[in-house]
Amino acid sequence: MTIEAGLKSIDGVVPSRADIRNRLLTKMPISDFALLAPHLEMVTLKERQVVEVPGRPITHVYFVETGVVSVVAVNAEDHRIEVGVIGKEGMTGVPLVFGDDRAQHSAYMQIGGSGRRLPAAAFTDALRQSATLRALMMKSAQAFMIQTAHTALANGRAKLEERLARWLLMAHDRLDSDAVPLTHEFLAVMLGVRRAGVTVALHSFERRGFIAARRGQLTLISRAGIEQVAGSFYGIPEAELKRLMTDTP
Amino acid sequence: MTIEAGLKSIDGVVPSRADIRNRLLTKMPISDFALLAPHLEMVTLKERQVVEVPGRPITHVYFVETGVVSVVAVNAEDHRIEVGVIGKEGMTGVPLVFGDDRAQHSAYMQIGGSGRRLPAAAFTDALRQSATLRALMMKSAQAFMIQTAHTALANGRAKLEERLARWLLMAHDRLDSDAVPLTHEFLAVMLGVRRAGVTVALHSFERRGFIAARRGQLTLISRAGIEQVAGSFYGIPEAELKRLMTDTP
DNA sequence: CAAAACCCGTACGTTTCCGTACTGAAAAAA
DNA sequence: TTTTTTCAGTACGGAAACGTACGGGTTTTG
Repeated sequence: MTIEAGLKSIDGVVPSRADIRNRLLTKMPISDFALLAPHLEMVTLKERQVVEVPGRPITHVYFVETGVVSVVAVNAEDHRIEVGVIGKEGMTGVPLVFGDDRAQHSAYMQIGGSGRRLPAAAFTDALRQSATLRALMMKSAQAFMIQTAHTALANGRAKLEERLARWLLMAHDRLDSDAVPLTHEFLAVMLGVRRAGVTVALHSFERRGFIAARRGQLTLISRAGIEQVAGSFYGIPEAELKRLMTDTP
Repeated sequence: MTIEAGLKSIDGVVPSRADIRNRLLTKMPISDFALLAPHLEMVTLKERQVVEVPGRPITHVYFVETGVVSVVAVNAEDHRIEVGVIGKEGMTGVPLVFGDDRAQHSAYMQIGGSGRRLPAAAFTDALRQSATLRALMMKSAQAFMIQTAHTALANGRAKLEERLARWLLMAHDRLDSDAVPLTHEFLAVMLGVRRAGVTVALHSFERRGFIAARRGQLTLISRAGIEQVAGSFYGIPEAELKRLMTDTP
């Protein structure tokens, strides 16, 4: 590990800050970035790539730059549902921020992309050393918590169309294009509904001119339309993320 | 404030540790307890008493001793659903642990009781001073987060009966008796379902001999029966709470 | 003690979504 | 290219839960 760290410290391997696109890495004080940088590793994140397994130790923290991670809660009878998504605004490995070393949920790339990762140990070391880093990571964790709470709200109160619209907006926020490369099947798994139900809902969106669909991909045409469908089930976590990442020290 | 703190420091007002029933207060190192004790105030928590209002600054942290707090997420269109409950195992004011001063959700006493509270400022002061206190509070926060995630799972995948059973078990865990003093109406609000739906489900439980019901109150007769109804939707947050509060420093 | 408010039992038509399954078309593998 | 696999479209009966509402009993209020 010290050897690796040494290697990564060679010029050109330690990432320059200008290349970074993850919002947490760009937002943190330079001193904190310097703490992490020697251990950061650029990684390609292929779709379906698993980053966390429930109950198992977290090996790496992933700072997503492109693509979307799905965090999925699973229970003993294998019921599962997505409790949050992570993109360039966030990171995986939230339990590490709380001093835990195990993953609670299943986490995997729902939409492929890339990011920077560092070993869990290096991350917790850095946390121990920097109060400002801790503060930022806790804000990020809180933002994720808010997202989870509103997922619970949507799951309990919103209709399929509203939930689907909400998901599309959250994905869109985290992508650089209007194209969402996903099958109905995977959308259905995340929302915990039938695949056929997603198909029908997407047709409705398409008929209304909100999206265009082709096999394995759908494209947002009218974000405003989708927002109208999602109604108040979308927005609060996003506004809170902004607030948490903007104000104060 | 300094005057109040002074008054509370008079012998007999600073709570003796033996009287404390909140699990966090009893579990923390004596040094941390000493940090909080001068500011702790014994309070009666009447049912429906509001402890947090979404968007508003958190005034006090409540360490619940008896009774149950409902934490309810609300959106712009006033859709609402419970995202977690807090009893003697926990505390309110989680955002303070993360360095935020505002309440995300609505929080109020669902079942009346009592607890200890201290002003938010005193709490954050103590947090700043003690790393062990921070560690404990973060574990508590994480436990709550896990609960919220599994609420999202239950909301999306479980049937009304399963969700109701889950709720009763969570309430039972936090009460000292088998009696749950609640109307169908309030159970319905928390689960985000019809009052009539709760009535029918409770009848089913009663017919099977799992509970006894009277106006405004129901009594658990067969916890095992209720557990069987809840299935795997109950248990993980409880096991994780135990794990988080048991192991390590 | 009467009036009002609250709580629960029950009902009915309706909406939403499920489980299941078959099909053809498109893409990937052989 | 041919075969296999994956994906989307569609359908149907049924379960679950909804919105609404009425009535009767209990508790609280005036």
